[in-house]
Amino acid sequence: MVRAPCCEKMGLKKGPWTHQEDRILIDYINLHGHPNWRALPKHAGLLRCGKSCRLRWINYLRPDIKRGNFSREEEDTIIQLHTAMGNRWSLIAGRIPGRTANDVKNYWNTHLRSRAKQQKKEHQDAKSSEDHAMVTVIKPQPRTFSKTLSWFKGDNQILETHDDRNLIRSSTKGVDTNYNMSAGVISSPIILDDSVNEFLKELFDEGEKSIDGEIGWSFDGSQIEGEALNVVEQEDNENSLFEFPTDEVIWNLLDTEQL
DNA sequence: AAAGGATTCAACCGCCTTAGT
DNA sequence: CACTAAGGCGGTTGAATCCTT
Repeated sequence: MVRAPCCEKMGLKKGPWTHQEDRILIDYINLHGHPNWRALPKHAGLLRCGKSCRLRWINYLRPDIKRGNFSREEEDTIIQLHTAMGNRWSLIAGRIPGRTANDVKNYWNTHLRSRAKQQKKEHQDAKSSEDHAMVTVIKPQPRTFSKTLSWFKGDNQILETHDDRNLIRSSTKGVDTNYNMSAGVISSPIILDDSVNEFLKELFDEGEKSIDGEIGWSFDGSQIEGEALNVVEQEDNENSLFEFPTDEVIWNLLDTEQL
């Protein structure tokens, strides 16, 4: 079944917003808030779809939006967070007051991507000149597990861990499950970059482990609490397979560290 | 001054998730 | 549990602007 379009496009305006439209949207939201984006344009008298109004408000009209160039601090924050999280722009933007996900994404694509790449290369060069001994690293690959495995069944089933370093916890579709990531069991050992850990530690307080959806991090130097497990879950009808997207996070960290 | 290539960023698109029924 | 509506997100586009020749 083909899903109906999110809004009726016929007769609705697209393209750049005029000052008058902005004014109407701002006034309406200041007066009524935005409990229902889809109904908003009709009530406000705008010939726009709800999504367009939402985007305009979130990315441009909100009073707390910061304009102007990104500071060096903001740049560094973006680069560090991107190293840890990948293209999770809304999460990254959430840690940078006044910046929107769209801003961060655009800024990354136009300014930071190349800089991050260059920094990474410099880091790698410095590292390789320090270390004469060759270290072979077997990169962790995504693993596929069947939900029919005994350890996956049931609520709040927690695996014994051989090594707390390698415990990853996530909540998947209401099932709070810990996945043992010990080297011999599921995946390669997680090696955390201390600088990344320290940096993230400052950005996420304890309470945030349970907010932002189920997204959270642990910084006791021994655990990653994975938001990522929910990201790439793949299911098929018969086998209910899924992959461990945590490997992506781990891989990013390993890659940064260039062991 | 003009042409055209490069860059920027607002806006759109389509997919995914969540909440409600 | 299935279905639908709505919100939210990341990827992409294209017009406007800037820069170089």
